[in-house]
Amino acid sequence: MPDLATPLIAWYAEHRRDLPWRREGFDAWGVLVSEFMLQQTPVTRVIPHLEAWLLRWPRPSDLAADAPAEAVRQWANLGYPRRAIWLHRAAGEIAERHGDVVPRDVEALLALTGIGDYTARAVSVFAYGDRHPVVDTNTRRVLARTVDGRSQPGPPAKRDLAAMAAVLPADDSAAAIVNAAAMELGAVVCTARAPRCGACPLADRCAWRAAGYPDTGDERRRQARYEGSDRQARGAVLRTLRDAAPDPVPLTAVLADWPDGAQRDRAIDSLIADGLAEASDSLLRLPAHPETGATAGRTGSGRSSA
DNA sequence: GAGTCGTGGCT
DNA sequence: TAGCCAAGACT
Repeated sequence: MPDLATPLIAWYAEHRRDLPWRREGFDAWGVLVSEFMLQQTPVTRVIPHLEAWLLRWPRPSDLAADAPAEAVRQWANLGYPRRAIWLHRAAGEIAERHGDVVPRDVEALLALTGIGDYTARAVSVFAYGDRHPVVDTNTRRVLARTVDGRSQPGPPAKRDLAAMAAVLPADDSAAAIVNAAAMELGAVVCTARAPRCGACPLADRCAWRAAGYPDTGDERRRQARYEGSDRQARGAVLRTLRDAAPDPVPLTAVLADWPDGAQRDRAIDSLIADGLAEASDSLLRLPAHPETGATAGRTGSGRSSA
């Protein structure tokens, strides 16, 4: 295994982008919110939404005190709106279980709603400086090319964490920088399409380059077509509710001209099931009340922090 | 573990 | 232009 850490650290020192969550004093709550927003959403779209969100809700308890409907409205068009519900839920869990302080331990973070292997480690490493492998899609691509000599990574797997752990230096702060640098390199140089190998600090030790840039295929799942999908219908329903809020919308008026009535009804039902909408008295609206009891947290997943 | 889940920019 | 792609997580 070639040394990737040393050239990554040197490259990152010179080329890192100036992003809000890398500013001095950006707190753990800000990092957590940024990571929620960055799940599958490009950096350039996240930045303005992140700043508005943190101005409105500077602490987890501020968000938890508001209705989930307000989180969905503030989320606007960032996409995957279940993240807004999950972030609202996580804020309540942090306020109640952790004294309004974002937890530092990976296990405690994993127990929060909407936080998985990536986000838990990203918060622990980037907000608190602890030493863990942080593996996102960018890092998986960098490792696939430099270490495995492949053009694209395979589907996400647990072994990705071990692969990145093998790259990290022993020092905590240096390890955090290497984690960030691998992600950054994948985001701006070692990109999915048209990588800029001429600007890559790892080119002289890259297995994919040494092999002549072979096309090794792409085992990743392809996204389903969006046009005409249930997802599109859900997006249209939720846009209607956001635009009307705080007023509710008569059920008969929701996507009244949608070409597929059964699909429209599926969309409404699934939004209600996800906690993104509520129906009563033939009206549909954004969720006014936080969930309670069994839906408020994770149980039986085997990942609780107890 | 495979399916599902938004939105918009880029090529 | 139609598809690709984007700091994933949940069921």
